[in-house]
Amino acid sequence: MPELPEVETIRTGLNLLLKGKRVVSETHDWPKGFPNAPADVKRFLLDAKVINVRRRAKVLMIDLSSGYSIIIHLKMTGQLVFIDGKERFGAGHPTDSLLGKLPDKSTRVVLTFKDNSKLYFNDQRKFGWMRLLPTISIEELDFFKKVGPEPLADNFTANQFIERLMRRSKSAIKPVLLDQTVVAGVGNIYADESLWGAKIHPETKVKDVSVQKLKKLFDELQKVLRLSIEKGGSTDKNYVNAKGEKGSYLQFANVFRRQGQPCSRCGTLIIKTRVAGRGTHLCPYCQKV
DNA sequence: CACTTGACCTGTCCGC
DNA sequence: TGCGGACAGGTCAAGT
Repeated sequence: MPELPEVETIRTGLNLLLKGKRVVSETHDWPKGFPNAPADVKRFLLDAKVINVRRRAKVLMIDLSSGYSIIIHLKMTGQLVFIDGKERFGAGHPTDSLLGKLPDKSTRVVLTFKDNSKLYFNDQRKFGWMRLLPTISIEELDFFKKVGPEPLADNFTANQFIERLMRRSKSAIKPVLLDQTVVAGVGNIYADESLWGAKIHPETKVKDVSVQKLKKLFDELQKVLRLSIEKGGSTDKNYVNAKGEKGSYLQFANVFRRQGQPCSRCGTLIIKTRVAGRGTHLCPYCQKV
């Protein structure tokens, strides 16, 4: 569920909360979720300082002073929640309300820092993972070699977007948007939202969409991603930011989880269907094949 | 080779 | 109320 805006929101939070902190211990209950050998953890994680937190596509990278990075994929239900060791934020503060509630049964990994603050990696469904890698070797991973451009990068243009989509011109457009090698960071929510914005049916073949509509799709995709980052992402079920707070983008969503409600443009009831194996929300009047 | 389906998991919700 | 099955949807691997 965490897509680009959610992972970016977590990145911003972690960068503020973790920078300069020194790791003193790491515990995990689940080998697959943190596959590094204990000797490597001791050598490259313990006693290392957090230098920076980065994001590429839906992947987070916590760069350490040891020359290694923790790379993290949250997949569907992963959370990274930071809890300060001593400071109390006051009643009503989300982090304060989490005190004493973590770890819980979804907690897979706990990092403890020198000031006794902790970072909890929770993942109900265990699809996510985190592992240590030399910082300079990250870009050599298959995923990073193949992943497409960042859709919000300054130098990413509508023409590049269209050219990349057209490489799969015979496919339905929604699975192409979801393909991380075409454009990075788009998942089910923002695919449905941007296709509604551009009035494109998700099953339309890319080659059958006019260039004008593809340009519109580029604009709409950037628009929904930016709005969602501004709103702290989308919380459907599990997603929270680094302080345990939910995101509010879904209040502004036009189709996602809005089946049975009137389309905000034309009043036709939004439907939910299945496209390329994914739950797909659309307006049957605005979005025709 | 391009595309589709299944696997990975667990919690929730629906129908009987 | 209990229980089986569908569903949630990111990514990789296997199958068509």
